[in-house]
Amino acid sequence: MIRRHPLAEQAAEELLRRIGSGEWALGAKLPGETTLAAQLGVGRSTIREAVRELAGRRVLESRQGAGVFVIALQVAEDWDKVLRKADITDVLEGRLAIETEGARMAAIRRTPADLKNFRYTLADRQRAAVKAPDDWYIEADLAFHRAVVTAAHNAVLTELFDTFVPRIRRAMIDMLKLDEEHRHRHDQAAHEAIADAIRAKDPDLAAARSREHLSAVRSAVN
Amino acid sequence: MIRRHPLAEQAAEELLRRIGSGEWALGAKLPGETTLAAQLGVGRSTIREAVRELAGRRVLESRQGAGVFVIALQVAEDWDKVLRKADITDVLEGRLAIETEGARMAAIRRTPADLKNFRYTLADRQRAAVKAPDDWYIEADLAFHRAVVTAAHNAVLTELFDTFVPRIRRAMIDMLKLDEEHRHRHDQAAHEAIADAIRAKDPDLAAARSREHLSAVRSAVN
DNA sequence: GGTTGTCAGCTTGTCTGAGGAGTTGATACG
DNA sequence: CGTATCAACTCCTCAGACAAGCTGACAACC
Repeated sequence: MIRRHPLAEQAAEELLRRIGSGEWALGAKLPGETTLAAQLGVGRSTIREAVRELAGRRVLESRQGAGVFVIALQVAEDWDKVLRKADITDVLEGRLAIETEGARMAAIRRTPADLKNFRYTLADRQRAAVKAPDDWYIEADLAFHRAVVTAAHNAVLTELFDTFVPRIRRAMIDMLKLDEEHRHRHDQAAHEAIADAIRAKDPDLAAARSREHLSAVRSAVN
Repeated sequence: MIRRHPLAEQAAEELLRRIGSGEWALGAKLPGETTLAAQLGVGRSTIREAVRELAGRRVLESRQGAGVFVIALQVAEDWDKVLRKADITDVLEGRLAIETEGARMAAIRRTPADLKNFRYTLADRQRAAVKAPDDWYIEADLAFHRAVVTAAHNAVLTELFDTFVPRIRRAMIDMLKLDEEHRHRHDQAAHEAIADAIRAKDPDLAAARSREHLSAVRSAVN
């Protein structure tokens, strides 16, 4: 028998398939380990490892003495994977949505500490734009954008931004490789404008500036 | 010894702790099963189950004959958990960001099929608003909002919306329980206005209408 | 009747020993 | 120097044994 995956993983896939097919509903109890082992033609410890794997993925839950139960009908979406597979333009539009709303809320809720953070990250970005290697420049750019979102004081927006960062970073690396001139076009002034609008407590302007800048970024990819 | 969690789970937590502490870097190879078992004072199968659980969580990867390797330094953010724990106002602001941008793009990219979908879901929502039980009404409302985001034809925005849905649904259930009058205030006209703006291919108006409506929803929670 | 206590039979949890299968690096050879 | 072989190491799977926990049935009691 040729195997690309270990038996335990195959068994986990099979269990997942059966759950998806509706054989076991949400909250249902699976047959006992010995029964399952016999059904799938594998040993009991193999079934245990399969169940343990799905428990790690929050699909099954086993309670000693009681049995194994279905606690979710599908695997929670892995956002890293979703973003890796998605079109970069779709990703950038998602980023635009997050940051534009972030800039708007930042203009309302920003604190003195947030403004200080703007000054610091903008100055850093300015320096990196002229002489630092690509990865420094990228990190400095991302740091400013993160400062904006952080100033919105919304944990969900911040978490969303952080989820997008790895994918955006990779896209920026690719862009800089392909286009040496990009750093010059990627204007410092646009970033200053966003920070100014937030400083001035003008939500609509902040959102507009953010939208302008990020639309330009998205367009630059094409 | 009193145990609330099985040994295998405790072992998994311990491995996770050691990875987090930097004992094993990204890509590093863990000691063999027998060594780990001796270190943690448990049996080999217990270690195997712990490793299998972390493999399910995409933190470890075991390759037969080679060893067990660290493939991620931390557990990928579980968005269900993040949203469950977050303030509902933060969640609704995230939703606002997604849907407002969704409405804007929908006004640009909507197809005849999308418009048909609007008509259908709006009519359904109208019916549910007057006589259907709470959960039908909630599903009808969500169906329209999803139709808007879908019309943006952006896979990332759609996936984001779907991630938020369970948390929003629960919040709506709670609101309807607390406030019987809410369904009347939750105006059908606002939804029609969003659909009209998208139909008219007016991105700014669609975004504005969406923002108005969702701001009202967010305010209603307070 | 209704409540409580007991227990048998089920379940998962853990350990051990054995052998199979794949990987890796050292070593001998051409 | 390049290649082939192989031994040692790794994970993979199975089987059997016993511990620990849950559940429902049934008897005892109030």
